[in-house]
Amino acid sequence: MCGELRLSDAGRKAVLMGWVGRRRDLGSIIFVDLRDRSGITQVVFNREKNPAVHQKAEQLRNEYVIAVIGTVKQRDPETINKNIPSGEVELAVDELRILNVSKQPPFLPGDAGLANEETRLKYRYLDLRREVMQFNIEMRHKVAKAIRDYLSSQGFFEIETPFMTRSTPEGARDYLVPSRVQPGSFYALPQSPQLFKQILMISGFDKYFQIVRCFRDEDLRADRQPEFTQIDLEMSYPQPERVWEVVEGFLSAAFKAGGVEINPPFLRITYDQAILQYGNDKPDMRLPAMVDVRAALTPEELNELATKFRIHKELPIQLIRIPKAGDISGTERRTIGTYGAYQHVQGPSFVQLMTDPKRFAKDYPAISEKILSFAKIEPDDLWLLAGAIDKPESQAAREQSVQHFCEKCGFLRLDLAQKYAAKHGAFQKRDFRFLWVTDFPMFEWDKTEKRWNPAHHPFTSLHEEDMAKLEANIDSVNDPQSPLGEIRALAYDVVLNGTELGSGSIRIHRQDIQRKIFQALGMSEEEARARFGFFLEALEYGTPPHGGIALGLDRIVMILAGAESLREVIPFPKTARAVDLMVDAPTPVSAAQLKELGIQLKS
RNA sequence: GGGGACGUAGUUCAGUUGGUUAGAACGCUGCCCUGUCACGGCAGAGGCCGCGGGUUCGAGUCCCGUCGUCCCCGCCA
Repeated sequence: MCGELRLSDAGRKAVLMGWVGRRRDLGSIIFVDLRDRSGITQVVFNREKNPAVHQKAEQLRNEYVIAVIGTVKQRDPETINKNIPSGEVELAVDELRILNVSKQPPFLPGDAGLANEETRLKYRYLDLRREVMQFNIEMRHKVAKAIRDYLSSQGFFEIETPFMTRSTPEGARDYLVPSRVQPGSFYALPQSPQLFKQILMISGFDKYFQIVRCFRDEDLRADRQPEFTQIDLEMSYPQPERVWEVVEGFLSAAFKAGGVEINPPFLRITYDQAILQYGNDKPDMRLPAMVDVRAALTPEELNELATKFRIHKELPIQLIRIPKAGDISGTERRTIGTYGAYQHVQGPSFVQLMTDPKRFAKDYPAISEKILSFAKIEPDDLWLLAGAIDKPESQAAREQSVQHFCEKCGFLRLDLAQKYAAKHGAFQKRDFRFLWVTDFPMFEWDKTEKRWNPAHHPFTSLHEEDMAKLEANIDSVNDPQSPLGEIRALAYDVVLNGTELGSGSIRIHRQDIQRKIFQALGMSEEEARARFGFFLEALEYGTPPHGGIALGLDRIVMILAGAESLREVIPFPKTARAVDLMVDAPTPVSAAQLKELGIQLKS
């Protein structure tokens, strides 16, 4: 292929086929960079040696597809191109065939600058000819293959599950597919194969995996597409640790395929720790944790601060540290608190920032010194303190606000880290910090619907020790103060550099417990039967304990490829408004099609 | 649903306080060139300034609306 000729091939005849990249016409001699997915080789048309072929070569233009036959020649030492792997040789062409011509493309695959994304997506086939995209798509293939090979070697079967199915228990909106044969009824595209993989456990395929497309009709982000690919797996009889081990194994294989060695086991922290130390359930471990500085202070000092700044002593006083941010101007120091943090976490602002560290150090030299040594602050670090504004609240509301407050601090930590990224240099793309976040809460409070909802999905097991709490509060689905919020699930996330790669849990395999969960969620027997009847019935026929996880393949490849968006690693992605600009989808359909489906549109 | 950025030649961009003929680079076309590799030189073509309205003697520039792309919040376990 075009990128593969080397010095050792010199003297051999070769046939190359590919696209015309750059063309350098010097009159009697024409150089063409011939390109395919393997790279480029310089081919030479020489009027003196072959006038007919040279004349034909004058017609060549960008992106023409050609075949050339010729002799591989060693280049003279002074004409070697060190920038390309095939640079020591070139092909002296004896025969040229123009296999196809090309219109002038809106942009060239070899262009130094990038066309805007709208153009790239419309002409995706041209965009995909670019070296980076070829690299990313190849990387994706290698990663997927490594994962398949690894899981196969561990005894997992890859088993397919339906795309046309019914609504699954995840919380996102479904994509619906109308049925012609059953007018008025709809399939749902799976948000994940959750129930099918659990059924497979019940069926005795005790190690399952699938690299599978999932569909969620929610708003897009740089790291969210409406259809995305999951590495979905499930196994029978596992402790969470066993699932983690499998994931660490296939991620090692995947990253190795991407040229990166990683070292399991990954760090593990609980959800509560993550919130306290990072204000985030998917912390980026390349940045330092926040430090609750209360432990460094005497009660008197704590009182002094609490009074002076009107902050809670019972809530953390978080020190946020941005390493090496160095000296910043007074204006900058004073305006730090106005960054995005306030829009991130809804609700009344109750974060009191001691935003001007210099001033703080001046006003409270003793306290400041204690705190700085306690949090191991270096001289050129930027730091600031944040406390929760003291407002009279009930104890329960205060509990809630620990999380709320820490999340707000966490956003501020990230905003600042982003702002000073150039200074601290912590966001190294090749610095891979994996992390397990464990013991997620079982339920979370839904403010809109004023009820507790499953934080993961309703088939997630809970910690055995928390069973009593469940039973004691089984009828409190509408009570925001209910201890339901304290129940921990056997649910875990795997996180890499601030991105959630995947999420999983040990499932409920006992019907009695499943019934309690539905009850706690305020779901009647009939309701549960209507939604998940087939599954509940299956649970009754000897269900083994089981659990699993699903990881986003696109996100893994994105991070490995150093890309900023999923669109760089998905061949045919959609825009932020879920449109495919190349094929122009979605589109209206004909009246006849709608009629056949028994669907009428509101005008 | 909300906030922000952007939209000018095929492409990437510049365009001052509103001022008469809208520029550059790359790409494209033609000619010249035997060692280029981001080849070079000369000449040339190429514009619904996203779209619609308004203000004004005059709008790429100001205002309103609209469409599109991107980022974020909400949302997405």
